[in-house]
Order: sequence, then structure tokens, then C-alpha cells
Amino acid sequence: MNVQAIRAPEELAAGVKRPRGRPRKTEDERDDGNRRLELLNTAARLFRRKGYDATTTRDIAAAVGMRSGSPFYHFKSKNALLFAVMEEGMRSAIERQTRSMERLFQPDDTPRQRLHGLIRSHFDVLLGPDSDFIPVMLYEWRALSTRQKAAVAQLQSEYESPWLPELQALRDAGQLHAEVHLARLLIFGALNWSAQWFNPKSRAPERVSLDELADAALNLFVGGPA
Amino acid sequence: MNVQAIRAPEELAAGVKRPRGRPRKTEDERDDGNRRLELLNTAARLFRRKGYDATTTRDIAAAVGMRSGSPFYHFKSKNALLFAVMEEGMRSAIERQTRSMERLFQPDDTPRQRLHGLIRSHFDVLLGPDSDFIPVMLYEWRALSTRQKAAVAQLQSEYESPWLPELQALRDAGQLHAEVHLARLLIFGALNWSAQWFNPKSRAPERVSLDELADAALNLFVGGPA
DNA sequence: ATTTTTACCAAGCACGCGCTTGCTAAAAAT
DNA sequence: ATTTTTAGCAAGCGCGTGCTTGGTAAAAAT
Repeated sequence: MNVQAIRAPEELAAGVKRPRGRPRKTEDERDDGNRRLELLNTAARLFRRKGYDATTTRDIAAAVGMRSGSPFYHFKSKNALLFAVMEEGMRSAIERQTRSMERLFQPDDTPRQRLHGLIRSHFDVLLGPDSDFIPVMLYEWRALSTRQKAAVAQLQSEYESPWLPELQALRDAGQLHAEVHLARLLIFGALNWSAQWFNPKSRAPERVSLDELADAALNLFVGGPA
Repeated sequence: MNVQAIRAPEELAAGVKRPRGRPRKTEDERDDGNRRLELLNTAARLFRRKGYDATTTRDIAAAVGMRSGSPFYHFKSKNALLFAVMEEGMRSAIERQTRSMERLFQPDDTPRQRLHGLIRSHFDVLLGPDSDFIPVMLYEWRALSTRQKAAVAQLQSEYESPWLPELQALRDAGQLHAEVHLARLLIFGALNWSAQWFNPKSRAPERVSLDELADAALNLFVGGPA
């Protein structure tokens, strides 16, 4: 059988010859799910750029330098990978928000200052570096099962819980002119939508820093500097 | 060949026997693209409910009572159908906004009253009856080609053009406390995001009429009744 | 009365998709 | 030194997808 010139049916971007079996790992990088985390980050990036359905598991595998079947060693399905992206993103968002509150909040802060901190931290999670997880969650939740949706919703309400008291305080002080639940929905809309248009390296008028953006949002919702 | 019991490989939901050829049409309903419009509405509904990628052309065909290949008589591709949904939606939105302005706007209206009218009309387009076209545009534009995106963006900027002057006037009057371009982006975010959570027949706290919603949004952005 | 057009149906093709199976060799555990 | 585990690769299966092709009968045009 004249098969001299057959090539591997799948071939990675770089023509690197890839050894079989478990790849070598030096002593210091031998922590556990290193590639798993790489898969998570890459999937988040691709899911955001092209959408969940339009991203194939082969795309993800190729982007991390694996063959098409290998991601299924780390995640039992494409859908489980999506869910992991969202769950991981929400856990990290909650943690960052909590740390940000611990760091910034003083006992004598005004509700306005606290809301500013929450908004600023939210923009960081949403638009800062490595910020694909939350947008994926916001725009691809339809692909989740009912149970998965419930789990994500649980994390969301945990994330949103510090907001309502501040909004209520502002409402009581006459600085917020809408019912607090509606205000929360509208405000999160304004903030979350920024993931659609914000580009850190774009032209005017979106050429704003996250600080400027947070200031503008705060002023829009609760009026000028009190 | 014993083939007595073979059935049609595709079968519509109702076991109605469907005549061949062009279906009968009474004199009064013989205007042109009647089924085309039906396809458009049904596609919009399904695209919104399940997403563009997750909706098959067979889904759409079945939902209007056609066989799987027939939609391609009216639209040359699934992608063209999506684009038509968006284009049609934007044209209708622009027309409704224009008519609403002609109907409501008086020469001595305040900018606040005008912004209220724009917001109210926007909610109508976004959340009113038969309101799947715009949400599809907002959430599925990734599936468009570059040229299609440009065409949609053109219509969007046409739609948004009446907003900026009112925002500028409010800014000059000291009622809007953020730069107008950023304010526009944030405000549209707040309004558009409502398509995610608003359900006309849902429980509290989203159980609001479009009028109440428009009032709340206006008060949130430009402060209490001036 | 004849021709042309309209609006579909019936059948199916080709391809890309998620995922599975069997295997392999390095690394870690014993 | 031996066994077990880990992290993949190679190959491919089955299925669902968008779309095409050829035909057909009713309606409209002539």
C-alpha cells in the first residue's frame, strides 16, 4: 500500500512535532489543573468573540494546542465547559467585589460613595483585563439547562445583594428618583450593556477610562456631586 | 418491494393532508408576500426565543406549516432571513418613532417631555406586542456579515439621531449630569437591557406597565419631576 | 385555450459537529 | 522496581444541519 505521503488528518497551527503521552513538566509548574484553566480562559475568549454555538470544540482545542478530542478529558461536554466558564466568572466577580468593598469602604462613607465603589468594581469585572467570563454569562445563558440556569441565578443574586441597601439609602435621602428594584434593573442594564460598546483601545467617544466611565454613570443615576 | 406502510419522511404537526402546488387563495387575500411576512414574524419569534444558531430552518418551516426546503423559496439563505428580520425591525422602529414624535410633540414641549416621549416609544418598540425584531437585532448581530452589520448600524444611527439634541438641551439646563455621548450609551443600555428581564405577564417587581417603566427611567436619568 | 409564473413539496446530498473509543507514554505513587 | 494515574493523541461514528434539485398544480397572464 503506497502510503508514503500521508499526513496526520488533524494538524496544529504550528508544525511542531508533538510527543506522545503526558508532556514533560518541570518541577515548579506541576500544579494540578493547569491546562484546564487554560481551556477555561480560551473558551471564555472564544465564546465571547464568536458566541457559544458558533465556537466549535475544535476551535478551542486548536487554540490551546490540543487535538480535537482532548478537551473532553477535562470537561465532560461543551455545555459543561460553558457552565464552568460562567460559574468561575461569577465566583471570581463576587470575590473581587467583596475584596473591593473591604478595601475601600470606610464606616463613615456616604451611600453615594459606596455606590460609586460598586459601580467601579463592576466595570472592572466587566471591562477590565481577562474580562470575558461575565459577558459570556450575560449573553449565552440561553444555552444552559434549567438547573444550570438556577445555579447561575443564585450566584447573580449573591453578587447583587450589596447594591439594594445603598440604593434604598439614596432613595430615602432623595438622591435617587425611582423605585429601587426598577432602579437596580435599569442601572445594571446601563452598566452591563457597556460590554457591547466599550473597547479599551477604540476611538472617541468611547475612549474613556473605567474611572471616567464609573463617574459618568454615578452622576447620571444619582445626580451631580452632592 | 413490500412498501405498503411507508409514510412521508417529513410530517407536519397536524396530520392535515396538504394539497400540492399553489394553495388556494381567495380574492381578497391575494396580496403579494403574505407567507413571506409570516416567515419573517415566525423567524423573529424563534430567533429571539432560542437564538439564531439554535433555531433551524426546519423549525421555522414547521412553525409556519411548510416543508423544510420551502423557506428557501422566499429567502435565499438563513442568514438573509436573519438580516431581513433586523432590517424590517429597524425600519418599523424608525417609522413608529417618527410617527410618535409627530403625534405627541408640541412646539413648546420641554426637553424633558420630549425625552419621555422617546423613551416611551422605545419601550413600545422593544417590549410591546410583536416586539421580537429589535431584540433579535440587539443580540444576534454577530451572525451578520461585515456589510450587513454596516447596513444595520446605519439604520441604528438614524434611529438614535433624535435623542442627542434632547440630551444636550437637558445637559445645558443642568438636568443631566453626564457627558451626552456617554449618557446616550448608558441610557440605551438601561432601556435595551429591559428586553432581558421584562415580561408583561410576570410577577413582581417586574410587574410594571410600559408607562410606569418609562416614568421610572426618566426619573432615574434626569431627576425628579422638574 | 394556451402559456407562464407562483408557491410550494419530496427527496436527499455533503459537510461539520459533538463526542467516543482504544491506545500510549510520561509522571507519580508504592 | 513495579504499579497506577494523568494527560493527552489518532481515528472515526452518527447525526443534524443548511441548502439544492426536480417536479407539480393552482393561479395569473396572454
